[in-house]
Amino acid sequence: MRGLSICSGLEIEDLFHLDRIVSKVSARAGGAIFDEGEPATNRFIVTHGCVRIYRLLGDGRRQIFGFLFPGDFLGLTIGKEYAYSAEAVVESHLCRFQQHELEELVGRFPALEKRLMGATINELVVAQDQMVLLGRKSAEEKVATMLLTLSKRAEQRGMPGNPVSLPMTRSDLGDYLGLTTESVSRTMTLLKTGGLIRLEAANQVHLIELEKLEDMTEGF
Amino acid sequence: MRGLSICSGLEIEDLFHLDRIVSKVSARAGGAIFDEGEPATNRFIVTHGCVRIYRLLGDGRRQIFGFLFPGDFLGLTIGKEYAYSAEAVVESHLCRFQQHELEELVGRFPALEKRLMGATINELVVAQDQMVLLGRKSAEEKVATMLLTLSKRAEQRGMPGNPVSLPMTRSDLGDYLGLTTESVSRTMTLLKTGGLIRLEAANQVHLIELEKLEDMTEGF
DNA sequence: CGCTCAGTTGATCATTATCAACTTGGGTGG
DNA sequence: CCACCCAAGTTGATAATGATCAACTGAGCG
Repeated sequence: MRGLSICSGLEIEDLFHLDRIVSKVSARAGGAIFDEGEPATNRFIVTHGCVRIYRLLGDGRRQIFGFLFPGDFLGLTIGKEYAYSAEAVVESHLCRFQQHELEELVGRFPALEKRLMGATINELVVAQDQMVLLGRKSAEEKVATMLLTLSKRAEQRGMPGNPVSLPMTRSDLGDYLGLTTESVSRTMTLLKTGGLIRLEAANQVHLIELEKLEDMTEGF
Repeated sequence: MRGLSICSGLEIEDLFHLDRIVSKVSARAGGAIFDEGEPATNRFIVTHGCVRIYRLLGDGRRQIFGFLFPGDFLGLTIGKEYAYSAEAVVESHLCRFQQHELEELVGRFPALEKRLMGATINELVVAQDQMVLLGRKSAEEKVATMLLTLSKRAEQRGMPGNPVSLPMTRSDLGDYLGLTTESVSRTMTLLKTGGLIRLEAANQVHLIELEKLEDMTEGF
């Protein structure tokens, strides 16, 4: 879903059809977009802001699967229900499709199907990257990887990649990286002390030693 | 890719076409099927045995993304190269397609495209489950979850789900669960001592207290 | 002005990793 | 066919990483 503009590459007429089908929705910071288990009647594309997708365990432990930014697709599911919850990190805007309307559109424009398939496989690769991070990386490597990932994705959508902006809280980052809030904070301080990054503000990170950070993410 | 027989639901004539395209390959225990970074010219379906897919970090740390069993699809990729490596856990047999032949077939039988899409989304959901496990579960919860997952998947393909058979080593399981070999072993002993499981042999696990094990996986 | 929430830092604890020794079982060669 | 050998598994002792509990700081907002 990430790093992909689902609509790009479609013909004008396709977009025309899209336009008839789409409605716009917005969510304020912290607002729910949909919840795990809810009937999955809609699909979304983020147009502005930042969205976190996550699942909760029975006792409240949370794993965030990723953060979505403008251009990212949201809501594909295999069954009748969403397999995860989605919330706005900051005030966000999204395009919304009815699931059946999207299906119909896909029937009419096979190119869309290929595009959705590519997006999904891409999601899978991203998920695998995250499994490596969660299962085998140290706190320092996790944070370095996250910073570089967010930086690259910002650049991909034409935003500045350095400094990296972190609209989400430390607690969000912890639940994304398999760490606690405190560990994220400490690790940031560690990287700062080591001269690898500079913290303009808590959510504005300058990447100073890019090469060292990159080495860190590869496990050398 | 898991839990899915890509061919089921196809018409006889489709299968006929499949038959002309497919070749059979086998790999002995420990043998490579393909490596990360290699040109992704083939797609596979496991027909017999067990396959592990994984990625390595620069210093040799390994994260196993999953184990594939008969019926599971293998080798979908977004770019020109495999994004992970695949090895046989035990002597295994696979059907092999040329990537372009599969593409051609998909062009001819659109039902296949939907099926592949469903399989890929399913893979994504499985990957998300694994992220929850890796990021937020304790060693005991990880092992319990793994046992139940393997049990259910065995049943899905008509094999006995209890006792669970574990063709892979403790080290494989460790790299799958984000633990060390020793921790996997210790945790098994713990579950055994607690009366939740019984170890017939190291790779044959009887699930005794199913309900307690299931509670464990949900985070209560 | 002060309240609240996010973030940071400190002290201590717990879980899991690491290092090491020992056991077991399956396969092979004498 | 048996004995040995090696890989896999288990168990023990200790260490380290990150979690937990707690206090404090600072920025944004009513």
